[in-house]
Amino acid sequence: MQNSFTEENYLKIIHALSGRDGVEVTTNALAESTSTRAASVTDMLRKLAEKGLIHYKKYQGVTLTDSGEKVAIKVIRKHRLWEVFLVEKLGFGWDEVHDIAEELEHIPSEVLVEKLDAFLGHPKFDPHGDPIPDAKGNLTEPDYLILTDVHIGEKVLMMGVLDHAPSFLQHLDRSGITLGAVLEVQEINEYDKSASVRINGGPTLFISLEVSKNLLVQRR
Amino acid sequence: MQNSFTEENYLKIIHALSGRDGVEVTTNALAESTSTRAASVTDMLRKLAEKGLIHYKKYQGVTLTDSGEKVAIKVIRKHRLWEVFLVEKLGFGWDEVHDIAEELEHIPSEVLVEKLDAFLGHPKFDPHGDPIPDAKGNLTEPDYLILTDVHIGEKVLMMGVLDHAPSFLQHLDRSGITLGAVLEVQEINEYDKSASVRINGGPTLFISLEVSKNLLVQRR
DNA sequence: TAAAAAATTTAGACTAACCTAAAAATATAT
DNA sequence: ATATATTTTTAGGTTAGTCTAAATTTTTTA
Repeated sequence: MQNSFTEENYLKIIHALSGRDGVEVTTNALAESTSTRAASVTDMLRKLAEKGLIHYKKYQGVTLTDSGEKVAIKVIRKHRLWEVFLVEKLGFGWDEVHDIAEELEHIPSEVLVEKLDAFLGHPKFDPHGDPIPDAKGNLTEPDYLILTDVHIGEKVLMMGVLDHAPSFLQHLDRSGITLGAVLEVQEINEYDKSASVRINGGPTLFISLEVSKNLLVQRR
Repeated sequence: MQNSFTEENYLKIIHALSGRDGVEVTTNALAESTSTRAASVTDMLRKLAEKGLIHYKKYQGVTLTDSGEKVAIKVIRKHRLWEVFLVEKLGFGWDEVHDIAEELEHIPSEVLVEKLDAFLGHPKFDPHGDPIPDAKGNLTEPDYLILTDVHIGEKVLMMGVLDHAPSFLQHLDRSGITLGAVLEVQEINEYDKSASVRINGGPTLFISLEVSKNLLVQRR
């Protein structure tokens, strides 16, 4: 049986909200994320539970079943592959691709996804540094640090972002912070936790805590 | 205002069925093409007429308004560009792309279409030889001949197909008849109008009337 | 040209996905 | 631990796009 556009979105969002530890997702959180009302979420949860895609006990929140997880990961795979296509092949900025990929991710053809994957050279990460699940549905989250966890004097590699908002990504563009950039934390302001960070051995930038909290990095 | 997936499909089909002379399309023809019942078509026609996308008088069939034509041509442009992408970039066969393009054609981003067009090198024809409307919405149907109109002894270029069914396209593949092939009509059987056709100066093939009627060709 | 046939529309109903308002269950705080 | 607040579900309703059956209009045919 085929899942609808809307069902796929719910599964994808439940996956995102339940995190790697598979914690229960609340009705209100889903209402927020889907921009619908809690009552509508309840309706959909009943339906997804009937289809065996989620574990759902009234008032107790939901988690994905194995079969729901499979569907969610397929959607995520498609989303991230299309984002690579849009950035690498069509020349979109990383701040422009989310909404379009949100549509493309629901195009239902297995062979399309696999041919796209091959065309793109089997990329492992999307333009925001998020890992792309493989064709078998394996998704391994690399354990990056958040820039706030980096000590003064350390040099780290910029590997991804937590916030995907265009405004945030554009801010990074203006700062010259791209994936793969080398960030050297030079100073951390005790008062507001803002940091001085040297980018690629070049200019030094002041980075607010708000920004630091959304940068995923890796020790070299 | 945004047109729905379904509305776009109706407009595209009305465009196709009303031909280049803009003849009225009947309710039953639309029911057939959309795989719905006539009553459902009537409902949709009322809606499209209210939106100013079609000219509709009860019992009199429909034609597209200028604004409906614009929408239809945009959808056709997207459909054909995506088909080029699927064949040229992803390596699909021309018999495999129709259904996938049917989904992709409804992805709603102007800039996506224009970037895709540029990426593909502004192609003028899709993998079946159908002309691709330009960004301004100009669609010029080249006036090809049908192979049945070609006289014995003439050499023509294979330029397109009328039937897009996978089974027909696969039959052409097996016969070595591809876009751009040179077809030389050697004989026409009086009885059943089947023809002997030499392909690219090589092997000679027997082609049934059913096939001839669906081959678009051009004198050299 | 009137009767029969075919095409089209109307009437009334269904499903998916949403809504609001009210009821019920759970969580929080005094 | 009970009252209050919050969260979630239920009840009943809406819209888009579909359906069947019946009514109406147009076309065909005798």
